[in-house]
Amino acid sequence: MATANETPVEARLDETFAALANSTRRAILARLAEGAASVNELAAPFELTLPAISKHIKVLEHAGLITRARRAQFRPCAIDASSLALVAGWAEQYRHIWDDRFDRMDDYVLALQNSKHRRRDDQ
Amino acid sequence: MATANETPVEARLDETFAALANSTRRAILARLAEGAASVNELAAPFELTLPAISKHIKVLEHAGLITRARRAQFRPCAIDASSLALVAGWAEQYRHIWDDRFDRMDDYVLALQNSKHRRRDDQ
DNA sequence: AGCGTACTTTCCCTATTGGTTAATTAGTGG
DNA sequence: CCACTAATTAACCAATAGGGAAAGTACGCT
Repeated sequence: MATANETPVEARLDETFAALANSTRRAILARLAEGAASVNELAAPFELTLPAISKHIKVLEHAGLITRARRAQFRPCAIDASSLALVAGWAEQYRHIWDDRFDRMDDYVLALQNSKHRRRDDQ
Repeated sequence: MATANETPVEARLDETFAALANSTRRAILARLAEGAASVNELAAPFELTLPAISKHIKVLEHAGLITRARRAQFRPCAIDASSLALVAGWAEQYRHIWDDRFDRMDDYVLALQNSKHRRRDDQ
């Protein structure tokens, strides 16, 4: 929920983090990272109804994470990384906190990518 | 809302992003990046009541963003960067999208030079 | 004009979130 | 035991989020 009296940047972070706090929406983003897609294409992998996907897309769009075009009766979506860059930049603020204890963040990128056997030797 | 049938990593990202989608909680994190603090210390800058802050702290703790100790009647909070590293790592997955202008050129040049460019997404 | 495809909007429902006040637990020190 | 401080829990409320079903809109085609 957008807390009262926020700066524009804080409000944007609210929206962006909220949009990312849902695995369906993150999966849609991951799909769009491969290239633009129509709503039906985006909906295909999910068991949700089309209106549900449509709403997720609206949330992503409003958070600035995707952009939309009109081509015939299609409304193709494309990823817009500027809000993702905002998130990455926000998290980078705290890098020194985990850099003190952990080697490289690349380990976490790898842990994310093959999350099936996550090995975290520290902690 | 935690979508059904999520992997543990997805569920953790849900919780972490949701916890970060609130400027009060991000401000608490920023304060804790300066050092550990009690609940009352954390509550001081806000106009919210103590129970409200207490709930925010519980959300942060459950998301793994902070840890808590017991010292006398105080329950000091400390930042825990591992979930922040998870967020940073997640966002880094998409770095090539906002770096694309340069990355595409890099990849193209590298591909020309030794026909074996770095594989960044071979999942 | 009429039909089909591709969405979106509206209405409805339930669950969660963020906030409050009031009551309660926990620990410290007379 | 009593009082004080620190913090949580309980009960409640309004607003939001996520989902479905059904109806509506937009566009291309014949």
